[in-house]
Amino acid sequence: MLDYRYIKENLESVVENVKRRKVKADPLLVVRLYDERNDHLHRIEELRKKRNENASKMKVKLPDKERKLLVEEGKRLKESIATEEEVLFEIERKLYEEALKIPNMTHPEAPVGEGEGDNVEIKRWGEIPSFSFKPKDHVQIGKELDLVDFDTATKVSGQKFYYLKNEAVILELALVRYALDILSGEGFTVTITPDIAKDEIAQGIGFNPRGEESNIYRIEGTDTCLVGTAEITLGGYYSKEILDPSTLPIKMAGLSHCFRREAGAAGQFSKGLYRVHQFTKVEMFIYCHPSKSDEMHKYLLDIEEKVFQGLGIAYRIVDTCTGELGGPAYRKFDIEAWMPGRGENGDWGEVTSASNCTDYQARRLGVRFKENGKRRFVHMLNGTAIAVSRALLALLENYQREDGSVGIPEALIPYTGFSEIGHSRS
RNA sequence: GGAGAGAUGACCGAGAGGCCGAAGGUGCACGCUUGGAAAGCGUGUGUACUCCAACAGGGUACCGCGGGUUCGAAUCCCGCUCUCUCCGCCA
Repeated sequence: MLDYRYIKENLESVVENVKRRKVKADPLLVVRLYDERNDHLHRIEELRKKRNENASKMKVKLPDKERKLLVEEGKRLKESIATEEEVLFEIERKLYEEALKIPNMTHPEAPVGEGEGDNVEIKRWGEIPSFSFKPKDHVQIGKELDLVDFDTATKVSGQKFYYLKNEAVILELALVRYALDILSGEGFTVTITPDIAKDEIAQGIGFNPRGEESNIYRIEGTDTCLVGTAEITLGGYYSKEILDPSTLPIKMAGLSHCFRREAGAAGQFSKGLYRVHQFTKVEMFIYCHPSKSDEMHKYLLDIEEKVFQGLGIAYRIVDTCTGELGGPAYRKFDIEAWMPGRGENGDWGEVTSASNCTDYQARRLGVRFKENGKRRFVHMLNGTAIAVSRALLALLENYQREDGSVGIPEALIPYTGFSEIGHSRS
């Protein structure tokens, strides 16, 4: 969330930003509630001051009559404090609720725009493969090679679930190892995180577990939810802590399952493994000094490129436009890999995303560091190292061969132990 | 899951309704002392919000968290969380 005072002092640019990001939020209302809250708070503080003064007069022995008067006065003060406090709590609740709706500010270089079409492609890498035959999509490949079983998963778990089978299982593990090794090499602390997190942490990261259109599965009878990404558990790692600035940047990687409700998401462009309720992902997370977050953002993107270059899959990088940015992001770069089976003749499909969330998450989660005696919020960034289901999809579609087999990129063979997936399986 | 013990400032540790934002110690900072260091001595040392021109001064809140009792709560009552020990159960 943004700082209340920041909103008040920069109202014009906050309003403009909300408009650009196509978010339903009302900064004016927030400022009004903030002022109202402060007025009430002052009034209450005055009353408390009187109460404290009144009480200290009774520290000494007093004649009964005098004491009785003071007690009466104290009772009166107590009552007015209680009524004022009730009003205050209601205002604060509303203020918080409204403030949560206000998105992060936006990087001055982020493209301004409404929708996907306004995202700006800033780089392309690799050759889009050309096939001497009509390439299949991964659903068909997965079925023919007995690698992915959607039908049984639908019976057992519901729509948009899948069983990985045979080489696809090894491939998932290989992709995970491949990514983790790269990250270890980059000095990241690798972790396997819990797949469940408290609602308050998820909310601090910017997910709303309770909203009607929430993408998050909540766990009945608890204040917890299934994580939609390890960003939640990695971002929560240092919540409410004051970090030693000499430890920054802190670079962490987390392997977790990701659970998403994806209500209403359907259709040609989200079929198969592209949009599922559960997948495995290695996520990168960085806590850094505010002056370093732009640099760290580029760094995350570099690693993501390295991962996909190693896999030999053509991709492009997209600078996400204002209308498409999620609430916490100050700026976001996506990598879209070429997916030959997507749409009629192949298409780009998002495989990673790297966001600089500046202090937006840190403020709610209370992640700070001390500098010159002052406490400041760190900047927090996250990026996908490998989202297995989509990487797997891209791999199957890009490395398919005319005879129906699928090749394995050089970089993965040490992890898979096989160099192709064919029809014959012993 | 059951039983018991506990949760106080950077840390250790007093506290038992008003004199407690909190003794004492350690640590840390500054100063004195010293040829230099150690020791010793002195002073200072939480956070958030807020008033104010103010890094001067004031106010409010904070003794795990949330409620309650009271004119007044770190201190009493209730609920919760966490930690430790023992038992149970397991991968």
